[in-house]
Amino acid sequence: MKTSVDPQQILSYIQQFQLEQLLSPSDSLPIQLRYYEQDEVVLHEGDELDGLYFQVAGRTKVSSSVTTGKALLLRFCGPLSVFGDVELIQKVAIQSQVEAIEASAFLFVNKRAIESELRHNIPLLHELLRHLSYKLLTCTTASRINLLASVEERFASYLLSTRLQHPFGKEIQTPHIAEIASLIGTTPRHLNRVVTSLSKIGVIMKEKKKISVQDWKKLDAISNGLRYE
Amino acid sequence: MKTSVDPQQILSYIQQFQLEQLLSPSDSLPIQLRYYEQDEVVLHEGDELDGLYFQVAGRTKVSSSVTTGKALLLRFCGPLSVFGDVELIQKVAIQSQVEAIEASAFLFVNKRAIESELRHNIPLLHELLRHLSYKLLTCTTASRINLLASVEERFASYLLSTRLQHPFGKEIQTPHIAEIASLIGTTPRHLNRVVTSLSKIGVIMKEKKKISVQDWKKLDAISNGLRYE
DNA sequence: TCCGGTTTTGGACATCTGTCCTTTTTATTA
DNA sequence: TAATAAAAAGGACAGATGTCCAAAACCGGA
Repeated sequence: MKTSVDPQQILSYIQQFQLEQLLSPSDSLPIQLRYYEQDEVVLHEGDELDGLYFQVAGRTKVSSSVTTGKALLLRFCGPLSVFGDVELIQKVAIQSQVEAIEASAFLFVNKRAIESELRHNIPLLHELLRHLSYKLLTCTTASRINLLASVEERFASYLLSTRLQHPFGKEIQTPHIAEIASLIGTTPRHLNRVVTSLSKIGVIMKEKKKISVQDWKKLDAISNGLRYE
Repeated sequence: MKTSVDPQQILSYIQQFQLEQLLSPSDSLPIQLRYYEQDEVVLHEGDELDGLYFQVAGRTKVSSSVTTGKALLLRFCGPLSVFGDVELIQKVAIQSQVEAIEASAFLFVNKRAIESELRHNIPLLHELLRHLSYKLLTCTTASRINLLASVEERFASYLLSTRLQHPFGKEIQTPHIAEIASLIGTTPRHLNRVVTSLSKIGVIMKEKKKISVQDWKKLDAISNGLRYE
């Protein structure tokens, strides 16, 4: 992770996302720019939160793990997303791991400053309400569907969610089959079965360490509309 | 549903939950008291929201349905809970059904008034943030666990969640086995199997239309700590 | 009390998914 | 290149869960 306080850069991002009303750098509201490389972890589950993060570039993956060590994919995020809001308000340890899946940038405000800001900054309060309610909306949907969706549907959804990073049916860099498996809440063994079966019907193709989608349309049908984003 | 605007009553509830800072009745902030009987539906999924509800008495059940017609239990709520927040902020139709499972009372503020209030009422904004982030926290947890929990665990959790209404191992008024089944995301057939098996090991007892819990401790062990509240 | 409709119960079977391992393939290093 | 370690593939089986359906129990009204 690299940080910067270059006012030029920061202002540019603030303007790009029209955050002028809620985040104007000042002595009492120090704003930092944080850069993370691909695969770098932004927030570690269980750590104490240091402040609020506004994702302004890149793409991130949010997951949550359980005692057994398994992790469950919660969502993919792009700009503009907010991280740390729940932890900040509920004063609890970081609940979900946030990981950059491509080089990403965040506007960062430390905890003390943001808490003080929340006492009077109404536009900021509104923005947090919007993000929180959006997350709750999608989490509720996911929760509901997860309980009813088969592994096949969840895998199809996973592939569809990663499509943006791999335009034009470009092969997906498979991060250890085992990792995908735990992300969608199943075992490598069973995911393997699903991969095989989807290959047989020509929806995907697997070669060596790659999986390429042959038929996005069918995949979409299989997913039944479930999306992780 | 019955409504009342008795200032006495309203003030009494406001004081009881220390809402003086965020809800003081006035011409611009009309507050209504709404009473619902047991089993009455407070919010219908899909309807347009009319305002914000603060539950001040009773007990409610929140569920969400899917296209197939199945419903999934999201949570049980008691005072002080807020309903309509997500819909108000995201400007979407009602997402989850809210049903009174015992006689319940709510402080109600209509949409127009609450929207105007949100433009300047900071304590109210803070309160909503607290409720939303709490809901997101528990929804995330539930989502995670649901994906890993068996029907048996989910059923045990359901029974534990209903315990409060039925102190001392009093029998639980079974609302159609089919309803419980859909609430915990399974089929009546399978729930039936689980009921039979839990009966065999003496954790519960079923007679006619009732199910009575014989051994809360074992039930708790079976649930693995998962709670719908 | 009897009847028709609803609910509950449960049999039979198929499918999904997990567990445990072994084999095969791939990657790494001497 | 060969040896070895790591990852993927997959066989075999068991348990969980869904589907379909029929039998039994229950319930309200004539």
